[in-house]
Amino acid sequence: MNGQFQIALHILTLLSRANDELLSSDYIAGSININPALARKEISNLRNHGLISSKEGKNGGYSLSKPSGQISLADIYQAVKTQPVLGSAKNMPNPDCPVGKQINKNIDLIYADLDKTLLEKLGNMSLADFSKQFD
Amino acid sequence: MNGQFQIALHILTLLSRANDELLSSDYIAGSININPALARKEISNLRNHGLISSKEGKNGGYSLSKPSGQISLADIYQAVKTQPVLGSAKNMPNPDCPVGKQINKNIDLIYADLDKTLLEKLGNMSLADFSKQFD
DNA sequence: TTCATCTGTAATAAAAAATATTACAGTAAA
DNA sequence: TTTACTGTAATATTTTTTATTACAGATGAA
Repeated sequence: MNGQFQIALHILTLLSRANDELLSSDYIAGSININPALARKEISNLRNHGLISSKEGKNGGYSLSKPSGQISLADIYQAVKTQPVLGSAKNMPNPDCPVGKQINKNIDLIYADLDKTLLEKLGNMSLADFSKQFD
Repeated sequence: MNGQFQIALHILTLLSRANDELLSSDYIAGSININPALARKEISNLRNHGLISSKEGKNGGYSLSKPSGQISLADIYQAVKTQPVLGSAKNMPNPDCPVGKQINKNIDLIYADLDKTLLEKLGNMSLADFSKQFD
């Protein structure tokens, strides 16, 4: 679980509390305390995953593309993740060793299992619930 | 979940299959395909956590310090991890923003919850079971 | 006793990954 | 036609991870 998830969750929390008002990348970046271009990059990804809508030009900005009750933390994580939650085996063990030969496969099985468990838990939490904590 | 866990699991799997024979850091590193000094460093940590015994000097090497059935994957992960499984919030958000002010705390709560779930699952798997897969 | 073979550990270097910065083209409102 | 935005690429910097080198200390055996 990397910093992207935290940034994504922060962005979406801000948007969920913005009541249809568009937020700019400058405002968002200011709340997270990161560079606006980096915020836009993350937003761009979330937009590609159908979570955020954007409007260009003057008075442009960002908004949620669906109600926060319909966005789960699993959706957010899925949008952000490139790998199973826990990574995947990436050593290149010795193929002449009975253990080395197949350990990556066995580790990946465990990781896939844990991944499933985690995503199930995240699936039970909505952005609306998370967002409510800030009232 | 980082590469350390994979290395630790690999080391312990080798030892659990060594039947009291001591394995050298050279042999272990050769199976994992990493530098022997790095293997020794990992082993040193596992030894500090009571999982491995070592013998110095000629014909020295490493062995498990208890039966593999008494070592869970959670024990291994605990020995290796420095943080909650999923990391922890590390941005420095704007404290003047109602969201920024408390988001780290709320993220950490979620991470702690997921952490607990993961460790419970890992606690149900023993090194012996993992090791058996290589027969 | 002294040589060979190990571990233990620190210091350093290199590689990889994450994050930040700069820059500027494109779009839309006023 | 100026101003205030987004979109995106290129680049730089920082941080983290991993690898390497080096050598002191321990132990067994010739």
